[in-house]
Formats: sequence, structure tokens, C-alpha cells
Amino acid sequence: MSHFGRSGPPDIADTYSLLVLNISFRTSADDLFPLFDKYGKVVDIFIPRDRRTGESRGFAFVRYKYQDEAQKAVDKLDGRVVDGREIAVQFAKYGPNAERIQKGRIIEKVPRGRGRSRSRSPRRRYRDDHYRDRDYRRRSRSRSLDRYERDRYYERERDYRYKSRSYSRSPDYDRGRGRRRYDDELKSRSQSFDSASPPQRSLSPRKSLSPRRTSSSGNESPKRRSSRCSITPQSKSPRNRANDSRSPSPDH
DNA sequence: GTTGAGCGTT
Repeated sequence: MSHFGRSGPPDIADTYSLLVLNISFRTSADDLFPLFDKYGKVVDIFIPRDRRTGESRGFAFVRYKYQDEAQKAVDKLDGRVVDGREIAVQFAKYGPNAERIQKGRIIEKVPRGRGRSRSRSPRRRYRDDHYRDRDYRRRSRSRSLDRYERDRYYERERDYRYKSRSYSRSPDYDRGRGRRRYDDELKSRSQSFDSASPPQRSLSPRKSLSPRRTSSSGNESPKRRSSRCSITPQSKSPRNRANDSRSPSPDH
């Protein structure tokens, strides 16, 4: 039944593509299929997903075999609340490869030059920056693609749609982040030992300062804080400085 | 845990 896209785009000839916007990020193709299939023969449903996270991007493509049925679906399902969100259904304006399209129907095989140069929305979200900051693209993408091409969006057929998402994604996050941070810390620390001028780390003793301040706000003497801030790394050896910043009592 | 305009793949 819902084996859309098992081997890439099926027969996209003489089909009419609808763009379904504003669907929930948890709405899957199998959620949309019964809705749209009521109004005609649905030959394919495709939900673009993020290649890295595998999460839905919030819209879908539904291809009908006949235009009148597609039009009926637009008429009936546009504005329908699905999974708590009011979806928008309209005919697709672009083909999968930017083919010329008309009323959702592809009327030209190859676009002679337009390619994918159509202006795609430069949407940048907090996640994108987050991922880019971690620079995990190369390592985890191969694994992500592996999983992606294995299951695509058929996880739901196994009756654990939500659980599968959480358990397949959580370890990835934790492993990647944990490993990265640990490695980073080790690297910075070894650099501090190796290098003779590591001023960045000595300038942030807030880690040990913040928790104490909350318990005793205003009780701390400015003299102590000033002495902590005026630590000159050059006058002390790196080992002593590191030890000093970690120890809460510099006076000994 | 986190988002919300938009046009797509073994």
C-alpha cells in the first residue's frame, strides 16, 4: 500500500502533483494517504525530509493520477486540520527536477537550463546553525543516508512511529555531541599544557564562580574576585594556573 | 525540547 518511493520516483508521467503545506513535522506519508486517497487515485506521496535528521520539513507532495481528482482534493483538503495543523493544499508549481509543470502535471521532461536554479528559500534555523557548528556532516551523513535509504518514511508501518524516531535519533545526538565535546575538552586541555599562552581558558572561571554566587549572593568580597580576575598567566606556570582556576580557594 | 516559509526523492 504505502510503498511510495521505495525505489525513487515512480511513474511521474501523467500525474498531477499537489503541494501540501503546513503539515505537522510528525505527519507522515501514511497519515496523508487515507485522507487524499478518498478523493482519487493517489499514485505517490513524498515528504521531503532533512537528510541529516530525517525529520519532515513540514510539507508534502501528493501525486494524483487524474487532474479532476487532484482538484477535488485541493478543494476538500485545503484548510483541513490534520494532526492539529491547518494544511494548505495546492497544485505544485515546479516539477521534481524543475520541469515545466502545469496544474501539477509535468508537461516537459527536461527544462533546458533552469535546472535547480530556482530560488529556494534560504531558510536557516537554529538547528542548521547548530549542526553546522558541530561539523558533523561528513561522519554522520553516511550513516544517516544509510538509514534514510533503508527506511525512508516507512517506519510507521512497523507501528512504532514515534518511538522509532526517538530511539533512532537520541543515541545519535548523544553520541555525537558527547564524543565531540569530550574530544574538544581533551584537545583544549592538552593544548593548554602544550602551549605556553592559553589565555582564553583562564578568562572564564565563571564555571566555579556562578554556583557559589547563587547560594551566597552579595556575600562575596570584591577583593577576592578582583584577585581572581587579575591573574596573570605569564607570571604563573600553566599547571599552577590550571590548578588555581579549578580550586575554589586560591589562598593557601 | 527547540521550528513554520516554502516546491521534491532509490
